[in-house]
Amino acid sequence: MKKIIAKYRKRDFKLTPQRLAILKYLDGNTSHPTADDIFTNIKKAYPTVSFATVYNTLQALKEKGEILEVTIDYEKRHYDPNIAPHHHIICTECNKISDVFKDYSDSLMLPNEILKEFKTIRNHIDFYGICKECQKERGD
Amino acid sequence: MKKIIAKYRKRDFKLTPQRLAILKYLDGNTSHPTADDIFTNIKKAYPTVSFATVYNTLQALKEKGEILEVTIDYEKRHYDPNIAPHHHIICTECNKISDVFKDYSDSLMLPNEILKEFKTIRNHIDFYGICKECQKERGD
DNA sequence: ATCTAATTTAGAATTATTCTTATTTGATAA
DNA sequence: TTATCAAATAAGAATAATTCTAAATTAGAT
Ligand SMILES: [Mn+2]
Ligand SMILES: [Mn+2]
Ligand SMILES: [Zn+2]
Ligand SMILES: [Zn+2]
Repeated sequence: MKKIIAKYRKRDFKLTPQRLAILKYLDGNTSHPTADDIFTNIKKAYPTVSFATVYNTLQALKEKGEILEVTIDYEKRHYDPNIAPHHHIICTECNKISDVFKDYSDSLMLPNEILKEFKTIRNHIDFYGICKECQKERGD
Repeated sequence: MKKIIAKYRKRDFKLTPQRLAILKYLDGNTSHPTADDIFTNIKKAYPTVSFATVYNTLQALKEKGEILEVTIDYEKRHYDPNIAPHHHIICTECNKISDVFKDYSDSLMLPNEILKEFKTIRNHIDFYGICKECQKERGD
């Protein structure tokens, strides 16, 4: 908490109670929440908080490079406070998104026709699978 | 064209002129168009076509497994008539999406903690880079 | 304590997608 | 060929996520 405050004080980022609640909720969060998830959570402590604040804050954090948008769900945007490069595995039954920490870059040589056309920057893998809970429910 | 008609006649898929226009537009299309792209295009030949028809047709084709949704752009959904497994590379400047035909599955061994939790089904890689045209524009 | 630019808020606006319903039509079979 | 009818179309309303607006509040600097 103190650490979070110190970190953002330096960075032209005014710390309001609402923002602190968002930062606290995101800190170490591996659930890949949506704006609505965040809104619902901080509403408990700040019942008058508005959606605009959540979106504004996410926007600001994104611009500062403190969070990333996860492009997996075309219904809602998900946010990831873990900005270290990593991949995801999504359960096709319950849509849970889990982190995959492994760098595959060395194995991902692109075909020549692509190398001719693109200067590559990075890669992100979406694995799809069925999580343990959903396997149980299906009786696999 | 004849091929398309024959293919869908068999499959409980009524062939209307609008649908044929959509199918024709999608056939072999590697541009990963949005519903709006498709709408704009077929409007030329069918000025009274409605958005609902485009969405209905895409929905039907998706359910038949004839097209895939590309989960890359969180503003609009993109559609891909190429249902063969393949990956994508996206230009971070102009957002062009190109196909990458190469199977990396053998290299993509998941970490053990994930293997314990998930039964894996498939993988999809999003590469990010800068396309030739955009490199030129930036003077790289 | 004062000041000010940044932030918050409520609600309106926007945009992609889905839904509704009356009308039309493709495909089948008489 | 024509009648039939389930399925498809079209226009526009509804929905839902996100963005915008503008007035009021406030964090942090002086
Ligand atoms: Mn993650
Ligand atoms: Mn493709
Ligand atoms: Zn699951
Ligand atoms: Zn480009």
